Amino acid sequence: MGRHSDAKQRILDSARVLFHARSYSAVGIQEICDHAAVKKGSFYHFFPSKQALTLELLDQSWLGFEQAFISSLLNPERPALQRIVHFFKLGCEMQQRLLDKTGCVLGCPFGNLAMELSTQDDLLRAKLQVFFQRMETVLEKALLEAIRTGELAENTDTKLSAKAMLAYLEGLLLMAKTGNNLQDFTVLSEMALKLITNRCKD
Amino acid sequence: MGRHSDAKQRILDSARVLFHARSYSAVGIQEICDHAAVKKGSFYHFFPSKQALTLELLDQSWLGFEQAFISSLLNPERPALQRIVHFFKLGCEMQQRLLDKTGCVLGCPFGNLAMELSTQDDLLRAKLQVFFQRMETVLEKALLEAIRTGELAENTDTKLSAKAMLAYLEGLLLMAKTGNNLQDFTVLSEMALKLITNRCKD
DNA sequence: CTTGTAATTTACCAACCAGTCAACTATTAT
DNA sequence: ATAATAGTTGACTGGTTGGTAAATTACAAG
Repeated sequence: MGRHSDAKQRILDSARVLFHARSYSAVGIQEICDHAAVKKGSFYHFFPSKQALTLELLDQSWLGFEQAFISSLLNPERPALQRIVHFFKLGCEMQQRLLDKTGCVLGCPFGNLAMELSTQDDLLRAKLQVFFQRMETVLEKALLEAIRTGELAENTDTKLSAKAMLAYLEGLLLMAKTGNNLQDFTVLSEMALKLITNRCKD
Repeated sequence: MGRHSDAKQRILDSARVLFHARSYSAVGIQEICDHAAVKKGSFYHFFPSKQALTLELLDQSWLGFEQAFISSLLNPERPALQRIVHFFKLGCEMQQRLLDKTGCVLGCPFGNLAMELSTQDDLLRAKLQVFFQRMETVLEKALLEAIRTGELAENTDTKLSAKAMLAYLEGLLLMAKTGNNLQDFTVLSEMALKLITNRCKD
């Protein structure tokens, strides 16, 4: 019943792009609506608040991220460790595409929001933390498979190594964003595997 | 001539604390003034804009950071590599202190602003980039001394290793902030030295 | 003690903020 | 055809944003 429309999706898409390019607080609902060619009244027809929009936005973004990045990280055609390097490379290419389009290194859409909002909105913080945990789990899966194939020692601390590599990736993205420059990103990202650690005393 | 006052410093201190606890855009000038017990008119007597305040704030913060952290990183009493580990530990202790005081892991005051503002204010971005470069230089100095003392191989790529370790530190701080939790920080930070790399083919 | 100067105070601005509401329109299922 | 539903619209709220202007106060040097 009633009419149907893609306005809600347009709002979500606009918010994703604008939040990524600038920040959560720097982008107002009016601007999102303008970008989506939607009146503010419609926004509040679909979302009760900016926070609610962002929660939904994040779920969608994660799905897109899963499709674009995680699939390749679990793709069994490549050796597991090489897949992790490839995953970093995919991230670099994505940043390059955004740099070409916008003139700015935009960094990680999750990391950006996590940094900005963690101390200000506990719901959004918790959601972003879950995404990072999922990401760690996926990285750990690759490490576990690397153990199975003999690429890695049995006593590799997969959880810790995954955590370290994710933190390193987020840090690299922050540095690239701050320098508005991707030059070192590739070579630095190839060093991520160095963070793989063994249990107990290394 | 004229009267003297510490209002300017109070404004700087308040802004530093509030920006660190929340974010640049989330903290208004009115709130800074209230926190500093100063009227807004006075604010604009001392600073032409929020950006100008922040530029000055950052210079002061860097001096404080230098005094609290960098000195120990160049202190020749300890072996150079151990100093880097100690530097990470100092950072962790500082985060713990702020967590006790505020209930939140606040992360790096420079990294937070860099993440939020890099795509929005090129002046502030450039300033923060310079701080990161200085930080890399200091880390590199420690690495160079480690080479001199034989702790590290001659062909260590000190620049690249310093970059990697700084990115890793910033990433760790982001993850701790997102989890509002410092539990893994210590053990993860001890892995920073793993990022030390040799030139050419590693 | 006066004069120049720096600091303070108050009132103010237009623009924007997130969010509300009721009226209206288009569509779809019956 | 009609009634229920879903989407659209524009006007509106109270509060806040960064920033301005002018008058006033306090002080320090001559």
